[in-house]
Amino acid sequence: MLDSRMETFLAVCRHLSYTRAARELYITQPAVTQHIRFLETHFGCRLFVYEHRKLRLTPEGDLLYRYGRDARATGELVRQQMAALSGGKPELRLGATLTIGEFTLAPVLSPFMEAFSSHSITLYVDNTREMLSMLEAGTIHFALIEGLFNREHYHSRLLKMAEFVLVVPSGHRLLSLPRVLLEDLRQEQLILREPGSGSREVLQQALYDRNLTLDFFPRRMEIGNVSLTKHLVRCGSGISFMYRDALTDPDTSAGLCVVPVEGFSILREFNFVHLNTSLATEFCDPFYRFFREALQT
Amino acid sequence: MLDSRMETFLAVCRHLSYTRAARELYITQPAVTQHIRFLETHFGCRLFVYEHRKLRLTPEGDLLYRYGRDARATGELVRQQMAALSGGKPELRLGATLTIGEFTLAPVLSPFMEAFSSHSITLYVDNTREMLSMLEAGTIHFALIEGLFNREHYHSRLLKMAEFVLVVPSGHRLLSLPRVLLEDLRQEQLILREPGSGSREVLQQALYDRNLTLDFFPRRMEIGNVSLTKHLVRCGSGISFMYRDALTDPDTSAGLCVVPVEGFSILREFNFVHLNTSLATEFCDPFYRFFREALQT
DNA sequence: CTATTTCATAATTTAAAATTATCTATAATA
DNA sequence: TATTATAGATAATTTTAAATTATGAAATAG
Repeated sequence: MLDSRMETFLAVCRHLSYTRAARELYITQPAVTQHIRFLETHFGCRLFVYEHRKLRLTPEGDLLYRYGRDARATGELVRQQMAALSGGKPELRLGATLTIGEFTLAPVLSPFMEAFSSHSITLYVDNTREMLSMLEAGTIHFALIEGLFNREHYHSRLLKMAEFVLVVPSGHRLLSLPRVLLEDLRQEQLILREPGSGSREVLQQALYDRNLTLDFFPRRMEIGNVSLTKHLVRCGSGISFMYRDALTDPDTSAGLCVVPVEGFSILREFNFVHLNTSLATEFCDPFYRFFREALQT
Repeated sequence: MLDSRMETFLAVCRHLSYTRAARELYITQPAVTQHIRFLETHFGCRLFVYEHRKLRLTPEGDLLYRYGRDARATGELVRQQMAALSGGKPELRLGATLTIGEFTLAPVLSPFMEAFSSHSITLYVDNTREMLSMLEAGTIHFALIEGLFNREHYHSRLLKMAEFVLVVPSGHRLLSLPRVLLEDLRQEQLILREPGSGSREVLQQALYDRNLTLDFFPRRMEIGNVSLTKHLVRCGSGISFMYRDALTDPDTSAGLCVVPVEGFSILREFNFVHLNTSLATEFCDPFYRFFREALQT
């Protein structure tokens, strides 16, 4: 159970604004000022500097922030475990990024719910950025993540390696080429995910590694949903990149072909991620083992 | 930073008494009652049961206690790291049990202080029980422990294996025997450590494993200091058991001989122990690596 | 059976914390 | 350059929370 002034501090860190933190906590701005002042006196150092109308964490503040986030999440976990002890069903809240949630997880989800039927399970599906902020807020216990994230701040374990591949409609001209180079895709209509999506960043990073940017493709359109993207590719509206896992369901993958692009193979990790605290590690361990085995196929 | 009502809760757990917790915290007993009541409402469960004039933790209370101790220690660690960031010397407080502190540590202590000269170092030497309570209170960051402890509640890593041996003065009759059995020691004056000492428990446990108790030795005396024990053995006042490490210093070990006792060899672990939190693990890691290497000889 | 100890409860006082109102500094805008 | 808007600091006041005092009930020890 975190001191209430620490809760205020965490809110200010999230918003980098006293005023907005106050709004979130339903208190007034001077109350926030007092809380921060108290902590600064308590720890004997400044936590924020306010200059050029911008609030910035000091190194000390940053350390306190990282501690506070973990302490808060740990406290939440304990609270739930106590509730579980007192007779209530233990809660399990997990998150998954879009491809994993929609495709990778589909075949293992019902065995999972069965294996942990003693828990009350909630699954959130959203992009990588949202997963990380839900972890920090204690909204979810762990996340299955396909995108890149700052490894220092989280505890992550490899679930599986996943291929990121080019998808075209069957009968597409690229399929008749003996070999396909990146250059051959240039004039195609490319369908890609929205900014903030892990899949988009994977493609961006792969291009960046070859000294390219998305501008390499002059014809682009953005679609924030993988199933819709598949539909559009099937209709001949463009080509796209996605994880091979998104193509395992035969019903929705008919009429789609994977084309290997020479010198442009992309292999990414799917990770099991949670906060780097011993309690979280202990709590998440059985779930990790389940997914690790189930996805090993 | 722990909520103040949690601090009260921890004090009540330590004393198992509202009244004494109140005294420790310099508040009145009804204030303690209010704090506990608040927590019980907050978590939706009872934390203590009071019956037969005894206070007892409920299972929920016990869970909260284990969490709270760790949270408190972690908070303290963060506070110190922040102080270190703000320019102060980082503090390092460690503990060692008596044999380790007095003998095992002696040859590596000055290299240790040199290696971590950027830290302000404090070393406490006391028995195992005290080490554990200092860990829980956050007084020390880690301890080098020779005795037995509850492994569930702490994170421990092996430093070295240590032999527990019989020591007699040179020229003692046992030295002339071709082989020495436990039975041969029976009539000797045995010098042993005080209750609560890890060394005493080692001997007790070894006897217990052979269906014996300390009463096997009718002539016993208790000395709470290893150097003094060595002196007494040298003077022929008795024989004793101690870790071989206590005999490495040639100055104070002259005139003492180790006698192997058939079927009574005792091998014990020296462990590096700290609280089971990720922050503590991270913080202690360089120190562990130092001792592990230094004591490997 | 009485005295003593320990926690619970209620009423009162005290202290802490939040709010309102105001001020200052900075940057964007006219 | 003057003006306005925004964000945070400060001070005084009000409100809320928390601590204390005083007392009561239960249980054990003498």
